[in-house]
Amino acid sequence: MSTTVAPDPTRRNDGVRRAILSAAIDQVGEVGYAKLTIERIAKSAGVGKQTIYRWWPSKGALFFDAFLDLAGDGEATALPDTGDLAADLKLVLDATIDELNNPRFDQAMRALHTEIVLDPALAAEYATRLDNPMRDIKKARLRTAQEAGQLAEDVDLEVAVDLVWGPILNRWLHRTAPLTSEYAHQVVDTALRGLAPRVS
Amino acid sequence: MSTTVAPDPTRRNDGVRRAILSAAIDQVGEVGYAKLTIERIAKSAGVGKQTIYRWWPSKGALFFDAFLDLAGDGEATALPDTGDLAADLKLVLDATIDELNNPRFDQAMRALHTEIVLDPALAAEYATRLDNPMRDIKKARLRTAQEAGQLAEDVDLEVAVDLVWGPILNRWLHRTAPLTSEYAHQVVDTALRGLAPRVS
Amino acid sequence: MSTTVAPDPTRRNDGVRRAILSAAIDQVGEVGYAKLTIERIAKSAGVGKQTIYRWWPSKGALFFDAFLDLAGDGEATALPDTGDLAADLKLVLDATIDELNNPRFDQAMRALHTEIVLDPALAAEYATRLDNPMRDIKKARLRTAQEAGQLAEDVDLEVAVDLVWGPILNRWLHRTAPLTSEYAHQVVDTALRGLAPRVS
Amino acid sequence: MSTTVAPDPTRRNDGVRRAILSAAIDQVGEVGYAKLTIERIAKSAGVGKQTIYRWWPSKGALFFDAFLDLAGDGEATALPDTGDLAADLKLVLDATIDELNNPRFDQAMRALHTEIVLDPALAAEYATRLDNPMRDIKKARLRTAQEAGQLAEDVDLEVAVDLVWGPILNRWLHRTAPLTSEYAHQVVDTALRGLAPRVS
DNA sequence: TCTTAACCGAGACGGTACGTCGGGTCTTATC
DNA sequence: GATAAGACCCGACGTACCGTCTCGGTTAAGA
Repeated sequence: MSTTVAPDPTRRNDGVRRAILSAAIDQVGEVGYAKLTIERIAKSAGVGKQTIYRWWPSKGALFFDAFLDLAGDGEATALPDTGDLAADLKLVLDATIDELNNPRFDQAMRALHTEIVLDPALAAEYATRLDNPMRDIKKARLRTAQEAGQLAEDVDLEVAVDLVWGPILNRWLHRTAPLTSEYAHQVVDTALRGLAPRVS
Repeated sequence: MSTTVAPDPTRRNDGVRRAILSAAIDQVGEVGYAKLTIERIAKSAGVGKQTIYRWWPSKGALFFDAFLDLAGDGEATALPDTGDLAADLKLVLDATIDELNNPRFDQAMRALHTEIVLDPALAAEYATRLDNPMRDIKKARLRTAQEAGQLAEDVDLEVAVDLVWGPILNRWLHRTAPLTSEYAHQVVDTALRGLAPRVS
Repeated sequence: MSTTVAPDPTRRNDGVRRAILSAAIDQVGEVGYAKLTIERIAKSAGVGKQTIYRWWPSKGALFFDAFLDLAGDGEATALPDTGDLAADLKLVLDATIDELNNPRFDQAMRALHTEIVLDPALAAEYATRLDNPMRDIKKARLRTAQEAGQLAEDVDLEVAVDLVWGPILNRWLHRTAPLTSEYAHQVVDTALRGLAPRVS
Repeated sequence: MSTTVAPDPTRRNDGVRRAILSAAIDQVGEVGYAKLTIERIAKSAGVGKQTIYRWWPSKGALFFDAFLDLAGDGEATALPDTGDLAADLKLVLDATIDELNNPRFDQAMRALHTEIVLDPALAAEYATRLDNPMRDIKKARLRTAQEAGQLAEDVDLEVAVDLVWGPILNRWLHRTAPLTSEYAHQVVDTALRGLAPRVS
């Protein structure tokens, strides 16, 4: 018999919720994820600690929500389609790179990845709510290209997506080298063309 | 000008050092990186906390050293070269996948990535001591292939490495899907051949 | 101007406060003042360390409060007055000696003296809250005696108090010799009569 | 079977011993007894910690020796004797008060008392080496006075000593009020004359 | 309209871990 | 073999946050 009852979502004060989420993002930008504490978020949001614990089970979960809020929870619906696959991919990657190079977004995104890498449950939710929808959109664009004969028929779209976006994400995560538009374009061209020489 | 003086490394007890490093790896495997504390490492290694703080500035730095110790700090010298690039790459990736699917190594590797993603200084050291040497080895193998006409002459080896290893690392980090040998082979084949259809 | 704000005393849990004070006295009796630590008091009281640090700035201040609590913070109001000064003083000193020979009280009292001897601020508070009230009570009894012609008119009561109680306290503090009723009676008789011979 | 052997006192380096003792007194004056540490004494004396632990079992014991060294270990042999007991006592007490009002000596003396009050073993040694010799000297002077008819024949000299010196020591320890020459003289006069009125 | 139940700010509380200080022991190199 | 230096294990320090818990106050149903 538990005395703790799930809070009634209908009574939730949405202004408070938004204040907490945005405070979380703000504070990550200011002190980084390692020094981000519930107490700091509460103080920055002008909120009692208990209000946070009432609605979120952990810092990771709260931050995850905050990130979804920031990222706009699946607002994009389709990738551009001009008929030129390479150009479209480069356009999309350039936009992604801009985002990743925005310090506020960069910090938040890194924090999210930290949580995801260590917590399989969060990783699953991340996949469901953000990654899979995005993958579907990407695959949709590739499928169109495939149908238009711009992609080999036997290419696995899952692998194709990884081939294009994987290198970008990795370079950003590991800071192997500056993440530039040139690099992205090279990745697209190389992926499309393949590493092996043309037979001629 | 700092008042804290670096301890004299010649007086360091190496048995103690090794006990700490291996305790760090052990405990990450047992409780995960989030619950890994200096106090726990100290107790598990049968060592005073101060002894840890004397030689490492942070949990991250200690764990980094522990990982280097585990990974053997650049012991590999070259990738296999049977003349068949695709087969050689698949062989190497299979070994990598085995390693990543080993729970002890998996946990340690994830912990390392967590630290690296958030700490640029550690990322730089990681690049210098582990990633760059490995990249050099990979590029060496690809260069041989290129000279043998198995790789297009105008392919940037840096990009080529990313194209092959990036997808593997990402799938592992994000647990997008199980990391299997089949997937790795697909990645190799697709990267070599390219996404675009052969002109014939 | 300090950034640390004093906690709100109205929110204080008095049960916790009493548990801490009595744990402090208990533990001094068990291990002595030198080995008395905040951590030990906290554990013995079933309390977090922070709760102690929230309300007391130091071990000395805490112990001082604990002693006040034990000593009853000025509960006595007057010395007995049977008209026979010597007898009354002997009665009072006998009671004091009993108290000082009670191990529990002895330990606590010694600890208090240790702090007072080294810390002028605590000494001042001790004077205000315990010593001065007691001196006033003692002086009141002596004044009555003086008015009744049992004390020389020109005797300074401050000095008179010191002459009677000083030797007792010193013998106890320094363990010069066992603190007995006989000694106390001798002190009273000698102080009243004086060292010099009667002129006859 | 113990591997630790008592050090050979004949090999002791006396310069080192004196450096340690004087460093102890110096540091008590600088930071007080509570913050006096073995490490601080060692550093201040330019000595290894082990050298201190080799010769003294505890901070208290070391400090005790240091104090003996400072106080001159029973150098005085007799109190002045001009034939006028009151005047002689006042002279001696004035000198004592000067000493107690000397900050360097005050700090050291307070530290010593702290140790003595809590540690019976040290109290016993203090009695044997410092207090009893001094008491003997005091009693010798009083005995002379007694033989000269300046002290009542039935006065216990032990009590007499306490009556004169007890109040002084207490006022100093507790800082009840400033320790002045006037006070000391009052004590002497009152002790000699007694509190009770002359019968006429 | 008036309870009344929940949210909310605030922050005390029992804990765990932090990073530091010093205790006392032991080892190494020097004299 | 005594010494200076300092690494080592250990225990306590005083602080920061954790997650839980009351405490008033306010706010929005429902009787």
